Amino acid sequence: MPALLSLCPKLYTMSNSQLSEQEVQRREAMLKLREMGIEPYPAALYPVNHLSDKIKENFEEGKKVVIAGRLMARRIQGKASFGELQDSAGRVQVYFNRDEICPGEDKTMYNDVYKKLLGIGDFVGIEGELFRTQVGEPTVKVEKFTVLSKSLKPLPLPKTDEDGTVHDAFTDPELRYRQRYVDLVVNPHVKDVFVKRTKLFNAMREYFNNAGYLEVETPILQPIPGGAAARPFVTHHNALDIPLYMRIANELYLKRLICGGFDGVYEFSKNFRNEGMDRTHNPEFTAMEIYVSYKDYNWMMDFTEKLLEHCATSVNGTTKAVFGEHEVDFKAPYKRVTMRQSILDFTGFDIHGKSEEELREGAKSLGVEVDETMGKGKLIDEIFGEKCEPNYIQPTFIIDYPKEMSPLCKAHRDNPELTERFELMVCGKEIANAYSELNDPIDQRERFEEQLKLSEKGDDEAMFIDQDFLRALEYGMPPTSGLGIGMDRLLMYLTNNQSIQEILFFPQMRPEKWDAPAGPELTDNEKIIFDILSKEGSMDLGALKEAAGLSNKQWDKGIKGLGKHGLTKVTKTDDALTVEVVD
RNA sequence: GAUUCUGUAGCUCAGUUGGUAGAGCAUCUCCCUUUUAAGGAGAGGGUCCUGGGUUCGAGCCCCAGCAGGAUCACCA
Repeated sequence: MPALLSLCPKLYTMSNSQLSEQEVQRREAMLKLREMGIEPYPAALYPVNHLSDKIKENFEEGKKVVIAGRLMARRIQGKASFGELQDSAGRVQVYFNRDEICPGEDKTMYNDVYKKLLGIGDFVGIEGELFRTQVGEPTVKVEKFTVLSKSLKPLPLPKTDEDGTVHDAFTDPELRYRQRYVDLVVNPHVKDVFVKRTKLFNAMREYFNNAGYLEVETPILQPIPGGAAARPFVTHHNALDIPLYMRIANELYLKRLICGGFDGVYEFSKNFRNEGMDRTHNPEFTAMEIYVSYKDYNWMMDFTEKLLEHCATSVNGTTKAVFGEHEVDFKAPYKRVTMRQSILDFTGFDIHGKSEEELREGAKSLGVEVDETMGKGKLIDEIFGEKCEPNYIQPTFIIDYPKEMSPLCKAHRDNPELTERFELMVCGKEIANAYSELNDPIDQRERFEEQLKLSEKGDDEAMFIDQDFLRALEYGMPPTSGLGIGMDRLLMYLTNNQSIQEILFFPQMRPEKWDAPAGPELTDNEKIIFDILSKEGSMDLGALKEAAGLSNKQWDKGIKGLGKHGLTKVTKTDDALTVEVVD
């Protein structure tokens, strides 16, 4: 154990596992700095006055700057050295010259502090002057540097060559998602996605606020999870001694606020659904829901296409977005196709006026899998999902859904079997869903009761009856149109990411195991061998193996393990191997 | 949930019929004053995911588990 560290054994176990050589070296460097009177984690404010991008954009020879960031590269050549400092805006080259930094006899700051005790990943502050190297690179000549935070773990070091090819990239998705902080440091493009995420939210918020609508907050812990068909997470409130559910949607609360007299309310809603996880589903995700009174779904379609055009432009500077092999254009207006027409277009089958049995036969003849529990609405939805949905690449409104699928939506003004509902399809997936909201309290109660029947038939996603919501409708809700947008999915389209995990800072993952072995814990095999050996103190290797009675594999693992723990030692004499206990 | 692939140094990855564990970068030591992915020389660094099994011998073969990716199914 290195001398300095032996004084501070705690430093060895600060993280989850045993320290690598590099981690030990960094800890030693940190302690050495402190010994020299340089605090590796100083408290004082550091007076940063420039960012790397502005230095390069508005370069002025001889200008004095104060910058700070992580040291991300070093090219040391004797008394001079070039480094790269990375701050929130990017990287800038810095030039360390021994005699600039240490004008006197004492060259410690360059020779020891900079060259030996600092490393890649450390935060340093730099005061210096701008100049261009012979190659023309804008560079900060360091006059004084300050250690701001010593990094104890080595960062992965991707490198970009002259052709722009990245070598040794930090690409393992598991590591990137679990250690997003590292991902953000070494993969600059990852940051861009999250900047766009915030731009998208800001653009949408701006659009709604300009229209005069109010951003609100509604409960996340709900006694009755409503507003969507999904399995909720359940928790328990101790003081009330009742179960509470994490919200699966905020629809019913926002509509209560419309009952209360707001013209328009919206909320960016973290929703929670206890369902499968994959590259497009995270247990918590963000939806935006907006409700506007005295409007219908036709108005909402106009509003939605203008909204998305505005958002796409704000995020990417253009209405066009590339997603995988597709180029999508969010420029309004979008095509509007009824569900009946869509199915007719892609299958030639007309669902109009068909009985449940006729629909089932129709579905079967189209090769769509169906079963006996499916009602009319479900059957139509299956046919649409299977045969039509994947075909809509450019933004397209699909309108007039069957009633059974939409328990919160107003019946169609021209056809009581349908509802005034649209979904917006992009790249074969739904990204928005909107209704002329059902405000007839009697009708709403009946729809809830139908859901209850579904639930009794075993549909674990059917909705509960929300009596308080019905009471609000009985007091009266004006005609209202509502819209929900899957923000994560929309962002995936706008940033060309195929995985939801790429656009969430911290996607849900199975927890890591952090069990740190406290000292040399022996396995069963090691114990058996060690017990026998410790009675003798020293034994012939063959005899010990015989006495232990273990299989070859177990013996091998056991004896090697003991050696590693430093408990035993094997010595070779002329014709024998002897094992002895180490004190 | 099903199928399939992967797990080796700090990072990215090789590893032959099953026979002493490898490379590049990073780290450490020495030399070098304007370099642009990598200057030169040398050194150190490993629970080959875990546990069993087969074998004289396993990173490699077999079984089980853990973790992750991809595809599919349900959902947004």
